[in-house]
Order: sequence, then C-alpha cells, then structure tokens
Amino acid sequence: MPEGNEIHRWAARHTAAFAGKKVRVDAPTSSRFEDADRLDNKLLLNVRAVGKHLGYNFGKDRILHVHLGMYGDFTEGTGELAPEKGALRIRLWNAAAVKLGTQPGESKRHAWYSNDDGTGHIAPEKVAWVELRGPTDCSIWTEAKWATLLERLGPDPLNGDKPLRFVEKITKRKTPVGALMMDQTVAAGIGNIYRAELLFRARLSPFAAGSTVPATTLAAIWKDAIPLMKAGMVDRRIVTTKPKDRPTKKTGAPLKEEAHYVYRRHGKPCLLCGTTILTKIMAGRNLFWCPSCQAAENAKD
DNA sequence: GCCTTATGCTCAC
DNA sequence: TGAGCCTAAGGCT
Repeated sequence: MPEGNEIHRWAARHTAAFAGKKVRVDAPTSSRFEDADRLDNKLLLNVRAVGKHLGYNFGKDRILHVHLGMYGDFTEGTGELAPEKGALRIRLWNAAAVKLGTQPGESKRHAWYSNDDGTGHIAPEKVAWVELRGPTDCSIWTEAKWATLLERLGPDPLNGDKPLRFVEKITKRKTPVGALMMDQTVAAGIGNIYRAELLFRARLSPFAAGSTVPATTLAAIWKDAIPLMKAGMVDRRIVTTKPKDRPTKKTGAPLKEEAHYVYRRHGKPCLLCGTTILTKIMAGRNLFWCPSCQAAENAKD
C-alpha cells in the first residue's frame, strides 16, 4: 500500500539490483501477465519512477509498467528463488546471481525491515530476486504510452520538480485543497497519509477551497514534502512528527503511535493542542485533521 | 476463524 | 457516488 516514497524506493533498489543485467522474468500462466516471455532474459536498462508508477525499461519500446494499487507489494531476497505461492505472482531475478534447481528458498516477507534496528536488511545490490503480487497493473508499455502518463501526472516532489505547477493547479480550483492533494494530476506521488500530514504541518484546513490558499503556503507544503517523502524512502516508514511534538520526546525512530500528527488518530487528542482529531471521507478516502490547529479561518485569502 | 480496514485507482451511473 | 479490483494484517470472538 504505497505512496510515492515507496515507489521511488523500489525503483532505486531494483536499479541497484538489476539494471545493466540480464533479467529473468516469469509469471504463472494463470496470472494476468501474459507477456513475461517478451522480457525474459533481456537486458534491463534502467528503472523509472514517477508518482506511484514504476517503469522497468528493457529497451526497444518495452517498458514493464507496474502500479501497485492498494494491495500490491514486493518481496525480495538473496540467493535462491522463493517458491511461487499464488497465481498472480510475477518474478524478476538476476540471471547470474540465482541458481535454480536447488532447494526452494524461504520467502520472508519484509524480512529486511522487520525491525527498526535494520536487522535482516538486504543491501540493494545484494538483492537477487523480487516477487510481485497483487498489482493493479503489470503490463508492457510503449514509450508513447509512458509519455502520455507523464503528460497526465502533476509534478513529483521526489523527481526534483518545482512547485509552480502544483501551486497553479490548486489556486485555479474551488475544490477543497484536501481533495486536490489526492489528485495525481495535481501532485504525483502524494497519497492519503502525506495529504493529511502535510496539511496539518502547514496548519491548513483541508476544507479550504484551493483558490483561497496563498501561493506561499502551497510552496511551503511542497518544500516540506520533499525531505519528508525522501525520509520515507529510506526506512519505508512514513514519519511526520518532530521529536519535540512527541509525548515521549523520543528522537530518531518514534513509537508507532507518535509517528503521525493526525493520520488514523481520530478520537485521540491532538499532539499540539489536545483537541480531538476528527475524520471524514474526502475524495473517497478517510481524511484526518485537527479542527483547532487546522481551523478553516487559518486559510487566509 | 470472521470482520474490518488499508499508503490506489478506474469505470459506470 | 459507489462498486469493483485484489491481498494481507489486525482486532475481535
């Protein structure tokens, strides 16, 4: 269940593991991915990421497009290939690093990040195989189709894009800013956690019409998003609270219950003012906000 | 075990 | 606006 931070993280790891190498690709015949043969044993040139989309570039107008959707995820490992356990699993592996025909390896989901101390972490260049399950899309795209995607998506904080288009797209609309933040044509890669947390950190009401939000506030949100999302790439964990705002004042990796200001904290007191955090569906997803810190009147013209 | 929920998105109405 | 996609985890009983 990824936002842009995880997608870019996978792109970086899979680049380190597979780019410039001959990659084996397979998928069960029962899966929806029929084209594994077109990529199997081909040289992977590079891996792209934009917003929540991944593109594995095999050259010759063959880009394996992966979108994880709500449920998709990767498992990764070293050495022996994990056994297939379901119909929809698609596997990529380094032709040179993985020996087949040995005892099946054990697929330990997320073994490399199971503890905050990094126990079990696999250095990206040591990854020999990845297994993909449950993606919304896994299909071979042409460069033209990828270009269409880039045209549609808004700027991506993790791709060095400037905030100008983000600011313009929001200030032109009367739609609540909390809904616009989820729109991938406004900003690519921001999802439900970052929406809630970025708005809180800016003390901005999610209900403020886009046109009423000062450009300086939006530019500040963009500037805030970049390091926050980069941090989420490192440890695959979204942390948005500042140590001084945590009840324990703990620095470094925070407790689970003090990693966010508002996301999934409805019914609990605001970490800053004690007001009860509220929730409501906006843009089809559960929005969380502090009605006091993010009062509508905070949004100035 | 069962039920709910989830960092996403598309399509039909 | 709601259903559907599809998978796993967590909180219950």
